[in-house]
Amino acid sequence: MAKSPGGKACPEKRAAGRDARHWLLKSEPAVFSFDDLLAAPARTTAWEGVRNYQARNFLRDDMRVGDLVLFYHSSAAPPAVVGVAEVVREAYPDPTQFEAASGRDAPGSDCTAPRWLAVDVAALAALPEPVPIVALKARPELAAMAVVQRGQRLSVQPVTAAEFGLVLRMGGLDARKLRIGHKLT
DNA sequence: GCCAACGTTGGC
DNA sequence: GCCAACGTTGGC
Repeated sequence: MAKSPGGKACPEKRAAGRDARHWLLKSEPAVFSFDDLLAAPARTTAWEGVRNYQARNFLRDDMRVGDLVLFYHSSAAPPAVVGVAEVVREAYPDPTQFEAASGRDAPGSDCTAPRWLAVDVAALAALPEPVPIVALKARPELAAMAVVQRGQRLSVQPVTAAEFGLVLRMGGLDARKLRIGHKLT
């Protein structure tokens, strides 16, 4: 929140949709799991390879440092929310779009106008009890979550604070004990 | 701009 | 492995 010369707070671009400070990110554990994130240097990884415009727009327009992330394992047995992470770097050009070897290169993109973006996320804590999708679907309070919608494939999804808090409680984690900005050691 | 074909996602 | 749902592609 920037200050005007008079010291009054300016809304900036946060005015629109700025209560969406919680997210769900999907990852196939066979490709990159929450344990992989915990084992990564500084428990941090580049969230790259996103090749969907709606997901890209969320990364670019709405994700901010300090936003909280539910880490979801898709194509897993069972599919489940398994951990909590934090956004630690805002959108920047996804390097894999220029790397043929990445398998995610995007010929239509050039480095003067990158089409695809990445953010960095850091692990905060694993859920003591992973919350499987069947448990999410069983809670009426979570019926609006994108992840429980039939046919929803978006890999970057906004989540409300209430949904986020409930999923954490279901996973046995007290949201108040998350030390945001101070990665657990 | 329409829309059929195709590829991918992802739960089951 | 099945298949529904969705996004993208490309002919016209």
